[in-house]
Amino acid sequence: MNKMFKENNLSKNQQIIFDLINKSSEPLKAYTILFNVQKRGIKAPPQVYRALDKLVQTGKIHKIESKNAFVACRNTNCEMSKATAFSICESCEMVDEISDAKLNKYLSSFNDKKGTKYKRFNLEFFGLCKKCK
Amino acid sequence: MNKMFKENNLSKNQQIIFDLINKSSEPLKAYTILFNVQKRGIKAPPQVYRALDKLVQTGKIHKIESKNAFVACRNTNCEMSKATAFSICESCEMVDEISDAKLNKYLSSFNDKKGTKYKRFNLEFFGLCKKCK
DNA sequence: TTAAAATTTGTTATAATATAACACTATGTA
DNA sequence: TACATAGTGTTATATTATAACAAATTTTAA
Repeated sequence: MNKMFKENNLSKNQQIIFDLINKSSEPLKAYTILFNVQKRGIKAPPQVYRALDKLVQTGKIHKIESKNAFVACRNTNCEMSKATAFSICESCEMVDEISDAKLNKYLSSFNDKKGTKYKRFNLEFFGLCKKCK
Repeated sequence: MNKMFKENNLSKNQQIIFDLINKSSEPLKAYTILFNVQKRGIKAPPQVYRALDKLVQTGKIHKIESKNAFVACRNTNCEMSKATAFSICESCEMVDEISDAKLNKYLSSFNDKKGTKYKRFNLEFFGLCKKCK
């Protein structure tokens, strides 16, 4: 394929898996993904995990650590996931990515008492979403 | 045992496992814990996970979600883990609990754009600790 | 104090999540 | 071209976590 017209840099498996996550309204787990892409030729866990790793690295998706599940990035096309924040409903399991410039700025410039600056953070808020409240 | 003189409310297995985590300088994983307490009679994973669950619920320990590992709470004896923040070294894997009143207040009162308030959060910062820098 | 309720324990089996290792193919770059 | 880098396919296995059930212990409160 001519490089000039390449619209993105995802490989075949990465694209299949990204599409699935991107059209999902909820976080997807690795083995749910595997089950759903088997018809497209992806047969084994390492294929899924490798694509997930790459997509996380490049900021296309994020891992919700408390759920071992993955969501598509809804922010400005982050090139890297250096600053992530999520709203997680404890009842229906819904997850929303929070993009709040002030919060982001506050945390990105946070120094702990030892003066350490960090290069990355992940924040997960838990509560009840509107529907469940 | 006379209730009046009970110093805490941990059961036998909970105490064994808390002691191990509490004296550790690094986060411990469930199966590392299991291995280390087998000499004390705890033989199977469910015994470990049940104690861990209870200790997390009561705020005696915290789970580092990005590492599937557990650390003792170093804050004011939190009764519940509603607001947790950690500093994680990406090189040596060291984890420190951050207790910063301002940060805590800022996040505890955070409202997202939909006006949702949360009842709990967990924040993990990643970088290099002093030693590794 | 005693019976019911709630919690904790012990146990076996198994589910769910994730990676190692190796051979091979495709793509990008000099 | 030919070399390096990234991606694929595959089998096997490691790691993390829970289900389910029976029994013992502790707490509660009548």
